[in-house]
Amino acid sequence: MALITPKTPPGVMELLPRQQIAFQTMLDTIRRGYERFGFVPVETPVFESVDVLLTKSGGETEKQVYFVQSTGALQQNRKPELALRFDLTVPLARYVAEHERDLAFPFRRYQMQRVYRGERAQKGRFREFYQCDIDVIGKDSLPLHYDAEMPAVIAHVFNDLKVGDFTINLNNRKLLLGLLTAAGVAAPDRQALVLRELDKLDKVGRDAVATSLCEGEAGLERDAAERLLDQLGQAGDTDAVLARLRTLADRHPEIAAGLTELDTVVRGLRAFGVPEARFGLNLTIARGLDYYTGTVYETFLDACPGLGSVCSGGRYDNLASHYTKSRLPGVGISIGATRLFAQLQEAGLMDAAGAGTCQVLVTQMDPALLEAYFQIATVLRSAGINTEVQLEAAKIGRQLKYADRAGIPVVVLMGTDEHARGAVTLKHLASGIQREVPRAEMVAAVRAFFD
RNA sequence: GCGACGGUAGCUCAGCUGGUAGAGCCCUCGGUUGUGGUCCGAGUGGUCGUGGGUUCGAGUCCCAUCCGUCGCCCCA
Repeated sequence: MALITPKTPPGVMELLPRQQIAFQTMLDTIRRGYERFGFVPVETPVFESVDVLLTKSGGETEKQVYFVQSTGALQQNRKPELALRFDLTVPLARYVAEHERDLAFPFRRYQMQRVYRGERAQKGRFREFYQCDIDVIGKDSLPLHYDAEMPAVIAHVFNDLKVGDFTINLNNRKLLLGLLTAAGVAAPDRQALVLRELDKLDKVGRDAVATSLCEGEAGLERDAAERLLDQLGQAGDTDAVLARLRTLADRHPEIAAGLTELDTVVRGLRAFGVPEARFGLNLTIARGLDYYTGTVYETFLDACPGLGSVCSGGRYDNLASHYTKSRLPGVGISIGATRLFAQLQEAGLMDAAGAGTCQVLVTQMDPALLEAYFQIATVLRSAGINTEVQLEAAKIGRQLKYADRAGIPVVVLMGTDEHARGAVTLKHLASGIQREVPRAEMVAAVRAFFD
């Protein structure tokens, strides 16, 4: 019989146990951070009805959706009724609309689950990946201070993750669209076009962007393009940028509105204690965030600038307008945990050789002593030490090899000699240190290895 | 959907101008009785992505096709 090549489909992240443990540790860190700020957990099903999922579908969205088809429906040639979620925001909207009467508002939820996108897998771009979202949903209104809280949470979490320096980029769509409109780019599709070009600033440079703005479909005049680049491309000290932008406030009401919002967010961020070096204004981030209506965020790792955003989000005026007549404004942010983890591993920022979950292996030297081994394991477990007993008789070399492979740092060895003396031999694999101790002192001796 | 590059052992790859396949790693076993990792020795493992063509002969050249990687597009 021909064997089928065992191979994961492209664009997924599947890990060996040690890496899985490291990944779970990362998720735990994120979860702890979210809970520290008082967010409550929610999970939603991996698929939703097509109706729910494709409400805001532009053509691109639909192309990236995996449809779920039961065999029966397939045979009857029916259209799929279900599809896999491509983010956690749409399910959240449905969730909030559905359970509106049972929730406390402002509703602060976190959600850490996998999402699915049918796009070509690339470096840092997965077809199945984890998103770790927080959102705050208000009823009728939601103060801007929540916009300032989001980056505060992110700064806290990324700090705990120990991923090195990072920068939370802030922008505001009102400001951005106001500037574009004032510059003569008023039509939404032209705005989108211009934003897409502006996003390439870092990659292709200012001149190339200016050229494509003039010669491409955007069709700007050269000096208009240059002016726009001057306005949007400025970087540096947050207050200085804000001050420069304020001189443009009277050109369009949206500019003034956006600036007021940004101002509030920046002040809030500082009050939350986010260091100045961890955030900055960046008027060119806007791509792919087109359903946001105010504040937008994108976070980059300083060590991996090419990676793209590892955490993005923003403010939306009315989250669930497709599902309820209630007005539910929100603000949220999402960490792309799979991308983040994969990148950290590649960059060697992750201690990949992390320990396993099991701390001690009780070996089986003499099958006649099996019950004594069980008792030893029970004593260790009662002391809170993760312990495995070797149940299969095997040469001792094999058992040690197993412990080494499985990442179990300490083994208990007890043959008839030790047993007769009421003792066990403990061995710490990494150091090779081995010592015999009375069974009464075993727990303390094991703990000593971990210190 | 477009473009570039690539498919040889489980993994990473070598194989020069065509003469019927190799290394390292991994894995298994051994190096005597109760010691892994290190070291030494041995072994398993490939119809060279697939289908055609050129040739006495193709991993090697040509065509097609599939798959993959990277980039573009797009990215909630």
